Amino acid sequence: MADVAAVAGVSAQTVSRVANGLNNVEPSTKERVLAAMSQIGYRPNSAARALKTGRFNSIGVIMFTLSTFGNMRTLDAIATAATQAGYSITLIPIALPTQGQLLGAFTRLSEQAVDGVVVIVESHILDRADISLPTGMPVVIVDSDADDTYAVVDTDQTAGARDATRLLLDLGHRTVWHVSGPEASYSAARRRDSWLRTLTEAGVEAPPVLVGDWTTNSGYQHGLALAENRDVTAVFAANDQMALGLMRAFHENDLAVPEHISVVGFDDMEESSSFWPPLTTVHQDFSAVGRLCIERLLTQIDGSRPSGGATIVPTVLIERQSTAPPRSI
Amino acid sequence: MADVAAVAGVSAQTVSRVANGLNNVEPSTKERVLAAMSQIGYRPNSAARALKTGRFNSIGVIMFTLSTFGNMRTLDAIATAATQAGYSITLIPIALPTQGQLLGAFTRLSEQAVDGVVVIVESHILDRADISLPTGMPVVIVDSDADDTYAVVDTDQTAGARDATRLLLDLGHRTVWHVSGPEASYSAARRRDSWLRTLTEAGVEAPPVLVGDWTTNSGYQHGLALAENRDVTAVFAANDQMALGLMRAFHENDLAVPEHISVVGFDDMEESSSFWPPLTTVHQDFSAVGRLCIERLLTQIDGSRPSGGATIVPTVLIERQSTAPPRSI
DNA sequence: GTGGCATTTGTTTACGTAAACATGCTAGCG
DNA sequence: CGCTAGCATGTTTACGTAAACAAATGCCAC
Repeated sequence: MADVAAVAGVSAQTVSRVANGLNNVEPSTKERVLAAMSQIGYRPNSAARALKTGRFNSIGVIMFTLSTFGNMRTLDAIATAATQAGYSITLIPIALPTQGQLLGAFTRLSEQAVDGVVVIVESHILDRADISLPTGMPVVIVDSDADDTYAVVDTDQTAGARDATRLLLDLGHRTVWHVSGPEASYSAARRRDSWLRTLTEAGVEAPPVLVGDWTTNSGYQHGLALAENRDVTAVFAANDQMALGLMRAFHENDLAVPEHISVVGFDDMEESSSFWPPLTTVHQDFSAVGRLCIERLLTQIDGSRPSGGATIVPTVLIERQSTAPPRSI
Repeated sequence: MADVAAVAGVSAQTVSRVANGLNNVEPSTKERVLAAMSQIGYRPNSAARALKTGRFNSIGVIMFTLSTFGNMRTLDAIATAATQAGYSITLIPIALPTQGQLLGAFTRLSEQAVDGVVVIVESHILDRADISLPTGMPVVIVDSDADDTYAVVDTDQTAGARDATRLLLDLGHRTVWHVSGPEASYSAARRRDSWLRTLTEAGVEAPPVLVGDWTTNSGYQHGLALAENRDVTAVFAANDQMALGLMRAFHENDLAVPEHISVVGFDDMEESSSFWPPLTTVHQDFSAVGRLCIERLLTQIDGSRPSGGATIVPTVLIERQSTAPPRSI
């Protein structure tokens, strides 16, 4: 910067003003400074700037894994929204969703240069109060318990699961089976609870929950078991990948979808419309989730208001060809 | 830091030494400093540290989009490897793969605090020489032309596509159709070229290339066209998602896979084994790609050697149930 | 014409850290 | 016993920037 100032024949402060587009600088001076900048190849040093201003223009994202469809889409949306707002994204992956790992991630993040944090860790470990997030660090949590302490952004899991279950009941199915996500996941729990409540409210007895782990393979395994049971006519899977696994198991056992068994998923991944048959599923608006995360985080960063409470993003039921009335009707 | 020093009754420099675990510090002094640190809740300021040392312990990743399977997996692997090496990841998404956008990303990145950059932009735009990466900034490029100027890490697209094509020829198919990725993509071009060469070397006439865009829908569209042509018995899709689209189109036209038509994909996404039928595909080792990216980048950062040239990661052909000899045999 | 105000530019300072250098102390050796 | 080597610790300084304050210039109103 000093070199630029020397070349342009001005003070370093004036260079700073030009670099930040601030204050009133004589147009002719500005031009001289800009010329000197490009001549020298000046690049502002973000470390020095951050040191001086205390702002990093960066947002940390803590994720358990990138390998699930939803997390990836959410991250994509967050990254896009953050970039538009002039922030960059610092990614902190944690290998295992354990308390210690998460704590380590927070520590690392607090040493990293971030103005705020988005946590995408679908797990109960956030419960424990002993997570010592650096005081005053703005946080938004995706897919967690609606703890009013933190700002939470999430899809309307409850409505989505209810819509899916109702659709199958309305088609005339006697009951609806459910392949859930893993025990530790909040969203899995909410989808399961909503499915259960919907059945109960309809006066239908709920079959036992089949617990999966989001993978196609876990869906496949449960599908093989369900295929044995000729009473099963409708299954609601907690995500599209498990729904895919279910359908594979049914195909292998010569059970036609939807003629013999109806299947509904959750997520609406891009591929779902090309499954065989195209999957009826609950569409999640991940872009909106990501956008809202950044929005709420920036509110906290700018205003330094804690701003707890949940923001809920609605879902849309997408009917394709994996659902039909039961055969006996 | 000054507060910690005051509480511990030592100088700031000693605190710094303890914080970095450097030099020889009297154990008793060290203990006092550590106690003071935790009492005050001291967190090192990364901006100041970066300003002083010129190192940020952060790696930038420039991606066109997160929404393709391969990019996501690569990013995941990069993030994991970087974290293990004590680096964090700064994500710079670009909305469109245009020259200007990429240039903007580089500029932003050069202002951001990164020690090196991984570029995952599968496009010819990297060709142009006018990309002004800050001089001396270590770079690794994934999936690009093997330009010796930069370090390149990539999957062995050529071998993968050759294996896939050969498998179908060896099964007795007269020829193999190909649904490629978009024109602008390097990996798409390499898979297509390798497919073409394999056919030519086998003395087989190549049908026209069907150009897709990686999406299931583009595969579906081409599949509808192919279904009209009863001569088609084998198709090699440049990724699994397009293979899925193909199979959907064939199903809808009552063409059985693999009895009427064999299909091979590329990527081996997690879902591919649960497609109907389970997809024969070329497995890519994304974890290895990510790991090698970080490895090569760190070599450059530490040794400041330019280190051009390509590192190739082998592929594995996974035979599942979407391939069989043609019906007429 | 002169006082006051706005506008532009310059000067000083501090952000938190670590390298370089300086100091003081202890132990070992002749 | 004195000298030196080596180690623990302290002092000074600089990294590049922007805020706060200061100064210079020009303009307007009375």
